[in-house]
Amino acid sequence: MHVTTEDLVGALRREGLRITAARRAICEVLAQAHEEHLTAGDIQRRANAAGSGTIDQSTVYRTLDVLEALGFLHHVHLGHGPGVIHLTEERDHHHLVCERCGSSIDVPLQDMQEVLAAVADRHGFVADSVHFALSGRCRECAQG
Amino acid sequence: MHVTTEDLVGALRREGLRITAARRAICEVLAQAHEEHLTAGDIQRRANAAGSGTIDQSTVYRTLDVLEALGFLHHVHLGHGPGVIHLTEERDHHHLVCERCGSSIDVPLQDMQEVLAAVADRHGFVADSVHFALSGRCRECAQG
DNA sequence: ATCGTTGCAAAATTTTTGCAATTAG
DNA sequence: CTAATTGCAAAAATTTTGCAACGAT
Repeated sequence: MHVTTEDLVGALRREGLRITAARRAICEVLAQAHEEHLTAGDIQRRANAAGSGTIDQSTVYRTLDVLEALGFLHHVHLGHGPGVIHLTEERDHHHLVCERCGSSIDVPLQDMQEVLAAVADRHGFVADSVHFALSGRCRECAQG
Repeated sequence: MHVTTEDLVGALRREGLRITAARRAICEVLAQAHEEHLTAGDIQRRANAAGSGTIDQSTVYRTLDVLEALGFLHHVHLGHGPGVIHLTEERDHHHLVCERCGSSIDVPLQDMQEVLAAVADRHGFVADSVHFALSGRCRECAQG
């Protein structure tokens, strides 16, 4: 099941944080984003389009910071340009971004973990984060 | 053997590009950097410290662009903050950056390629780039 | 003598911060 | 009430761009 607005809002409440209209609107956008790769700007635009509000970018960033600290999301850099926000789902994933056509492939973290175990063995490094994408060539572009 | 100033300057010349004092100074800094992770700002500072010049940041970025296009270097994002420049060496490497202590481990690309072949098999994705680091926990921090 | 290149200044882009006013609890 | 939160405006941080002057070939 996906993370819902109430999951997020509830978590904020449980932390003793205040539930403001801005925070609720941002949580709603996030809950509805599912697999989308939203930037902070996207989130701001959607939150403001939904409500009547004039939620500021700084409020968006601050709210995202809180939710990231609580482990509900992380931001990923898929390439140049703004970072994108990702809800932490049960089946989290890594991103493979094609440096030629820009397409991005989601790889279940499990797959990567498996694959990266070899690195861990050699270097004791646990690649537990999805903060950065892996860049390279997708199937189509690799043939060109 | 390492890339030398003359390798870089020679390549520029061969491309019909002009060899200016700024470009030569930047090439010298790069050639001397070896394994260091220099930012554009570092490069500018060193180039200016070496010569008498007032090489502008824009000149640094433009020169780096040229050298990157020629395949002599690439820029890598190890985390937040400025990208770092890497000369393309024979034995290129990936970076594993610890998201806790910030240390970064160089992994021979060969090792990674081997490891990433599994991903390629599954997704047809060729991770031929070292543009982004892999983030996670280093041996010490993984134990904490 | 060209025209590629530079330095300067300014813009663009993304994210962060200080602060007074607002508001949830 | 009162401390957390917001919106605003400005700064910070990194990279890019327009343009007139300069200089490598």
